[in-house]
Amino acid sequence: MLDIKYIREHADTLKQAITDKQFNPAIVDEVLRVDTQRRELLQKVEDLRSQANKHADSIKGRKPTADEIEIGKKFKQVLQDVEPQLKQVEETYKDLMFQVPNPAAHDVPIGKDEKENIVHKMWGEIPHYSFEPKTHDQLAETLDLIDTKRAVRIAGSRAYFLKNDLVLLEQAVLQYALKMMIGHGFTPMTVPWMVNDDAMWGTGYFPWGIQDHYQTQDGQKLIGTAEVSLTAYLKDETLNEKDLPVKMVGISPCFRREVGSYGKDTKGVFRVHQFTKVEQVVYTVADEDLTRTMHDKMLTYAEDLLQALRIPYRVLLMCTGDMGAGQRRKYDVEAWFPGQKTYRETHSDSYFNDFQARRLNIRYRAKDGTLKYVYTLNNTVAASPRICAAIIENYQQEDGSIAVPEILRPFMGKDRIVPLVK
RNA sequence: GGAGAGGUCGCAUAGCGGUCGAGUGCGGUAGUCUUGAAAACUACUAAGAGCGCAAGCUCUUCGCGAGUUCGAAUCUCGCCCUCUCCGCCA
Repeated sequence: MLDIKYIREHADTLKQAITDKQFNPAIVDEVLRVDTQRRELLQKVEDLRSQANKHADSIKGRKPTADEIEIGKKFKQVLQDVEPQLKQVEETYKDLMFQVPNPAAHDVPIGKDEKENIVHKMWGEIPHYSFEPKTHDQLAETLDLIDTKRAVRIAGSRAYFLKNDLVLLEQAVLQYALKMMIGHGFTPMTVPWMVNDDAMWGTGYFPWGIQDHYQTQDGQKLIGTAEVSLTAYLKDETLNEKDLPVKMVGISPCFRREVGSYGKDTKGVFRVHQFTKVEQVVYTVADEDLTRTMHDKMLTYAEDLLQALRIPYRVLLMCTGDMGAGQRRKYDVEAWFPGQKTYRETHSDSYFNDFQARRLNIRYRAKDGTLKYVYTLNNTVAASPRICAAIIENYQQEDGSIAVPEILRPFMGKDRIVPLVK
């Protein structure tokens, strides 16, 4: 959510920014129209209430006369007519305010879609193989690491079982990621996997992403990322400036309907409805320079993981057309998948300024005594099984086995995944 | 799921139809005193919104919503949440 004052004063720039993000800028005029309407009505109602209050106060401590009761009833009647109007306008207003996207930061490239993202950084050498590298699903098939055929039969599309050493590998990589972030001063958290609508609207997943979320018969939504629970963690609270930054690392299952991706990535476990993710979420003070420093810092944590795994990757700076409604700026990290011979997204690092904090009402008392909204950020550390797919493809050997990345060996207790001997 | 109790200002409490946006204690901030600190004392100590250049004025908020009343933190109803006991259960 944006500050209404900002919208009033920067309507034209905002409309352009929304257009750049490939959202409909008409929302701005709609908001302003309803805002005017709302203020007119509010003025009217407040004036009436003021008069009614004064009248009631003048009766205080004695029996009202029949006339006075009549006058009081008149006020009530008029208010009963106007107040519902105001209430309705205010609801519409709030509804519209929640639909206004956040403009991208000044240095985000303007572009229509993913084709116009910019390569921000490359790391690692793309390895040459003396054999034709396989995809993770082919490797998993031979080594009996993944069973999607049976999973789909019992759980529908994009379901999977992980098996054998891949289960250990997944645990190892999640464990490593979690410990790494704890080492950086992040508070480890497990989180609610089902949340109420407020958390979804508050983080900005709603209204835009309603279709991509599952819900229970009680109306709770299944989180698509721990970002939701963690960002909403201090909803309606006021912190002190000295408490910032708040750094949290969550681990949770993530659920996504993947409605817009029918037929995409159907092989293996690259794109699934249910996965596990270690996620970093940070609140900082309300200073865009500081939040950007943190944004870059959080990117390095994601890079650290891939570097520790020795997986080549590139970092993209996303263009305006490929960002979420609330994001100010976003990096995607894409790991190299030798079997697919391409880079694929494994991490996504964004900052929001106060867009989420306004929706969630998370503020802090600044040193100068004023109240400000915190700025929020989040980034992936490790999302599995996708990261496992990257490991499998990068560590495949000519004989069909998979080497275990050195840093994961202590967690797995072995250095190679080989075919099971029957 | 059944029975009971309760949700008030950062925390703890008072409040039982107008004098309550709300008392008291703790906490916090500033000051007096002190070499400094502690103690004591004094003052201040919510947020959101609208109008206004400003000073300021006004409105809203005592879990949420509806109702009764000239007037609701206080009465009524519904919902949500918390606690205790019972049942069920990893």
